[in-house]
Amino acid sequence: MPTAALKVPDRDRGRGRSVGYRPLYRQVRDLLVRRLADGQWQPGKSIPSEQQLAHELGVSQGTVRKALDTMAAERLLVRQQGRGTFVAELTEQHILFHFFKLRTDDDAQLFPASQMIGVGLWRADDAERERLALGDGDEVVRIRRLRSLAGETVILEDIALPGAIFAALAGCDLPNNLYGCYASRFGVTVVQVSERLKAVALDGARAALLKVADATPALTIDRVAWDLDARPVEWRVSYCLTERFHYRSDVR
Amino acid sequence: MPTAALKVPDRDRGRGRSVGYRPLYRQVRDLLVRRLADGQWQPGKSIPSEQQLAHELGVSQGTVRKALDTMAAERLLVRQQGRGTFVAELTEQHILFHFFKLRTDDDAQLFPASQMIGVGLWRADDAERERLALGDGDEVVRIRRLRSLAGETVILEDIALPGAIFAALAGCDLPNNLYGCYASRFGVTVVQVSERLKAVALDGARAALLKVADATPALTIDRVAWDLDARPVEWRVSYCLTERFHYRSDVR
DNA sequence: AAGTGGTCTAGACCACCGA
DNA sequence: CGGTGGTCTAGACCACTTT
Repeated sequence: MPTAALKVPDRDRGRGRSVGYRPLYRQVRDLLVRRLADGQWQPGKSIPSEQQLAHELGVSQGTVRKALDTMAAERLLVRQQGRGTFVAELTEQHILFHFFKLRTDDDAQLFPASQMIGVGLWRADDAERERLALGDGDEVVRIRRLRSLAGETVILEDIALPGAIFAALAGCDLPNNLYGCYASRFGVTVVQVSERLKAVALDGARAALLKVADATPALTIDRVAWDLDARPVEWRVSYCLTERFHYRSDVR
Repeated sequence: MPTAALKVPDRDRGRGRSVGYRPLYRQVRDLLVRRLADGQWQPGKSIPSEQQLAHELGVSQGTVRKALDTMAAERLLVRQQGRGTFVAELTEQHILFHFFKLRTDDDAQLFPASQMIGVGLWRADDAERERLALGDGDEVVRIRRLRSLAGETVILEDIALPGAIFAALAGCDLPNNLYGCYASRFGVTVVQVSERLKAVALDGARAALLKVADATPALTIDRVAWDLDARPVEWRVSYCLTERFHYRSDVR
């Protein structure tokens, strides 16, 4: 039997003090998130049952349940009645529904196709260092690609990744689903993104790549993505033509 | 003592059948949502304690707790340890944080000021009937206003409301916080909005109202809002200048 | 001190899945 | 059928707010 990481005298569990008080289920949750971040539990695989975890950690099943429920709410886990609890996967389907918000104007959600323009390893510029929390002289992998929806080329993407993690990407073919690739090849799970949207007039170079007139209006999506350890792992700026597509945002 | 709405033979509560099975806490939640929608519980006011509700409804406190927790997650209620449970309010603060997503480029969230251009009651056009689920010949209240952030006029808004509910709005002064007004004067609580964003070139008339050049790029936010009963209660299109502001979207 | 919501436990039973 | 997660209960104790 594994060591019982949480088997501590009852009254010490919550530290007994008001400041820094962390409920037991929270401690359990944090411990289990560690297992995800460390790769002890692989995406798509099932994790031990509530009973097993409760016994292993020396807490009640109800406490484990609450920890697992919060993780399911954070979409780190997927629970299936009768089957078990599974580590969430960043499949194309998942990405499509949660991170890719462009739809056709009749509300269809389509898989975007990608056409690579370039990829390489470079010294990070000021903006990249700021967005990715890098230091002086650090390198980034830069990716530029075009994406199309319903056969129409409507997105130009400039992506920057920390070289320290992703340098190996610079010299190889890249899949359409980058987040799935980050997870499977680098153990980096994107769990949160923050986007800033603006309307701009396309400059000549970008308009040419998208084969539209200079100064055509475009929607820019400036996105930073963070992983399980809250590290910024990707900075991406997308230039989108929204004549026949829109960015969907549902609140609540 | 009020009639015990849920005091039914134990085995009938879940209907006993697999199809249409609704957990007890779900039934409690739906019953309590009814009280909100009917105005029995007013925004900002406290509701009875878990113990009281459990006794009144003939279920355990744990079941009431789960119902209240889900409602808090839906942001219909606000729970405060030691104080009680309160009906959520659509205060300016609340709106600002949850429905108004424009920020300055240094990430400050500012209260927008509003300047009314016009308001009136009209027969709904095709687009309005479709967005607001109205019938032939139904009327709408149309509102047009300019809004400014940090002293700069950057938003032009066209709003349409079902006349059947909001006709009284047509002849009076309108507050800056419309959603709060819908709640306090019409008992309409907006709980969900869906937005479609596009980048467009402003037409001459709208550019003139915003005092910018013809064909200036603008971010359009096409929003439909629904109330507690899932009725569409507002259609709003905002034209935003995003030179010094952006639309913020955080996922997860 | 009294009352509220928050945590934790233990146990029973239900719905669902797969073998 | 056994095992999983999901619901429901009852009771104890904790943290927080108000009186």
